[in-house]
Amino acid sequence: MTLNQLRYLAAIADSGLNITLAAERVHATQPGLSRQIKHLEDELGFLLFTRKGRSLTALTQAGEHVLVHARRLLDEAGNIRALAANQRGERQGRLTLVTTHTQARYVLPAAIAATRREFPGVSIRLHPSDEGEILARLAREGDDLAVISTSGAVPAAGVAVPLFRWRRVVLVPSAHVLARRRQPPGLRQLSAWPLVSYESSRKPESSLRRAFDAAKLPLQLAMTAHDADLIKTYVRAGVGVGILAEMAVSPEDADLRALPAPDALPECITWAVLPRGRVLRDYAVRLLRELAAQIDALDLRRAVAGNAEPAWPAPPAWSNPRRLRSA
Amino acid sequence: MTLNQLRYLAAIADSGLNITLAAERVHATQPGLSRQIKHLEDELGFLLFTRKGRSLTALTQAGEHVLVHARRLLDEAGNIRALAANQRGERQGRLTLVTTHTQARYVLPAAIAATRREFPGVSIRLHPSDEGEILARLAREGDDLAVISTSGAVPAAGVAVPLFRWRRVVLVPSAHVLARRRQPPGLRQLSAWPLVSYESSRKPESSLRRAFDAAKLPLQLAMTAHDADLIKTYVRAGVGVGILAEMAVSPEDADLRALPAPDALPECITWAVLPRGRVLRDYAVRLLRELAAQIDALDLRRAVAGNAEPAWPAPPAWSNPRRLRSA
DNA sequence: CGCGTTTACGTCGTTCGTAACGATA
DNA sequence: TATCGTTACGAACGACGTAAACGCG
Repeated sequence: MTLNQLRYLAAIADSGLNITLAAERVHATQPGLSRQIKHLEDELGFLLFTRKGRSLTALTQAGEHVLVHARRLLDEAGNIRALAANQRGERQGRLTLVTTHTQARYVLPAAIAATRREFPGVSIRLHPSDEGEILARLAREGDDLAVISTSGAVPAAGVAVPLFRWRRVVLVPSAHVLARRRQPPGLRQLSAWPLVSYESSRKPESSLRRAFDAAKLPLQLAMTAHDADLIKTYVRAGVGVGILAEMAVSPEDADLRALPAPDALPECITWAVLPRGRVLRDYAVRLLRELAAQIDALDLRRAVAGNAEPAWPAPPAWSNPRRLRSA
Repeated sequence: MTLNQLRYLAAIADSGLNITLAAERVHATQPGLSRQIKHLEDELGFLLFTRKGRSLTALTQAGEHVLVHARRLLDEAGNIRALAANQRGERQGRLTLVTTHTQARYVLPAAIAATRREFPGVSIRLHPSDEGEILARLAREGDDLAVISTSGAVPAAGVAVPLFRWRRVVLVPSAHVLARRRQPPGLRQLSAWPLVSYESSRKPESSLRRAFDAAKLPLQLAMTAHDADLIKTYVRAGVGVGILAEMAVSPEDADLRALPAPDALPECITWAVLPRGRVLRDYAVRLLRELAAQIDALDLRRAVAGNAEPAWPAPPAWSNPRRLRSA
C-alpha cells in the first residue's frame, strides 16, 4: 500500500471510473494507474472495483469502505504538505472558495484583492453556488472555504466562524412612492408591492417568508433571481421592490434608493465555514482576517484543528468602509 | 513523502528519539531510518528534529505538528489493513485491551476464552491498569479497547458502549456478625466497621465515599488494594469488611459470605470504550458481543466509524450464568 | 572505548513510460 | 473503428542492507 496507490484509487473514483481520465488528472499514464490498482488489490486481497469485460463498472462494497479511509489518509497527507508549506514560508498555493453570488460580488472582492496583494502567487478559485448547495459542495468537492449567510442559525457542517452581521435593504427607484415617505416602509407597506428578491426567498423556511407569515401578511414575489445585480436590474425596470443584502448596494446605484428593511426582517450573519481538520495555509487565514478582523488567527487554527472551538467574538455589523479601506 | 517515512517518524518519536531502537521495532536497519528521515526533512523543507552533535534531542515544533497528522494518516492506513483483513476473512491478529484487575480477572476470562476458541490465531494482550489511568492509556498507547466501570457517568473518551450493570457486595467471613443478621447491613451498620475496598475508593469523588458523605456517616477505610483477590485475602484475615464488585465473588469463596450492598451504594455500569474512528476487526466485535449480547454488531461498527451514535440498548444486570455458559 | 549516528557502496526491487495488444460498443 | 483497459518490455530510480567512519560521553 502506497500513497500513490491510494491517490490513484481516489482519482479513479472521482473520474467516473475512467482510468484514462484519472491518469491525466494525476499526471501519470494510464497503464501506471491500472497496474498500481491491481497491485493494491493484490495486497489487500480483494477487488476494489467490479469489472465488466475490461472496464470498471463500480466500486465494490469493500472498495467503498477503503475509499473512505483512503480519502482521510490523503487529506492528512495534504495537511502535512500544507503545514510544511507554511513552515517554509511558501507564498504560493491555491484557495478554493464556494459562496453565493452576493458575497462573491460585493463582499469578497476587497478581501481577495488584499490577500492577493500580499500573496501574489496564490491562485484563488471562486465557485458561486446556490445557497442550499454550498455546504454540500464544501463536503463533496473538498473546497477550502465556504462563505454563507444565515438569519441566526449556526451552519451545521464544518467549523463555522461568524464574520459580520448585516441587514437587508428595500431598494426602489428614486422616484418610487416608498422613497418619498418620511419613514422607511413597514412589513405592511411592503406587502402591498410585488417584491424582487433572492431565489432562496421562495423556500418556505426563508426568513423573508417567515416574517410575512408571522405577520399574517401576503408576500408577493414578483420575481426571484440568484444574484443581486439581476434584482437591481429588475427594480430599475419597475418590476417590483427589491429586497436584498445591504452589502449589495454600491455607489453606482445612485439612481436607486436603499431604505432600511422593516425590523421584522431579522438581521443576518455571514459565516465562514471551514472543513474540520484541515490545516489552513497562511493565506487562508489572511483572507479570513481581512473579512473579519475580530478573529484571532490562533483561535481559528485551533478550532479548525478540532482541538477547542472558542467562543467566537461577536461579529461586527457590516460597514461600507470595510470595502473602501482595502479598495 | 511515503508511508514508510511517516512510520519511521512515529517509531522514532515512540522510541525516545533513539533511531536504533526504532529501527528494531519497525524491522529495518538504523541507517535506513536515518536516511528516510533526512529525505523527509529535505522534502518538507525544514528539520523535524533538533540535533545535538549527531544525536536527536527533540522534535521541533513543526515536527510535533507533522507527527500529529502522520499518526492520523498511519491510523487510516491501519484501518484500511483491518478492513482488508476482515474482508479476506483473516482470522489472525492482535487485540490489546486495557482494563481494571477486576474485569480482567472475573469478567473477561470467559469472553476472551470464547473469542479465542473462535479465533485461535488472535493474540490478546491484556493491560491491567489503574482506574484513572485507563482512558489515558487508551488514547496514548493506541490500545484497541478499554473496559471500565462507572457509577452512572458516561466515560468521556472515545465511543462508550454500556455492557452490563452490577452492584457491589459486602463480603465478610461466614462467622462474621454481619453475616448472622436477618437483613443485609445498611450504610449505618457498615460505618461501624473498618472497610477493605478498591484503591479508587480513596478518591473523594468515589461513589463509596460520596454515599457515606451524603449520609453524613464516617467511612473507615482499613485498607485499599488494586485488586479483588487482595481484598478477599484481607477480609479472610479479619482486617475488615470487604466492599467489592459482585462479579468478583466466585464459587471458591464459599468460606465468605457476600451480602447485598446498601441501596445507598449506587449501581455501576461496565463500559467498553473504543477509540473513535478505528475499524474493528471481526474478533473485536465478537469479544464485545460476548461481553454484551444486546449489542448489535452493525450499530457498533457504525458508532465507532463516527457516523451515528445509536441509543445503546439498556445494559442487562450482570449474571453469573454468563460466566458459566461459556466456561 | 562503547554507543549511536552518519556516510559510502553495491544490490535488488519497484515504478514508470512507451509500445503493442485485446476487448467492447 | 474509436475508445479504453491490459500486457510486455526496458530503463531509471530509489530503497535497503552491509560495512566502515565519525562524535560524543
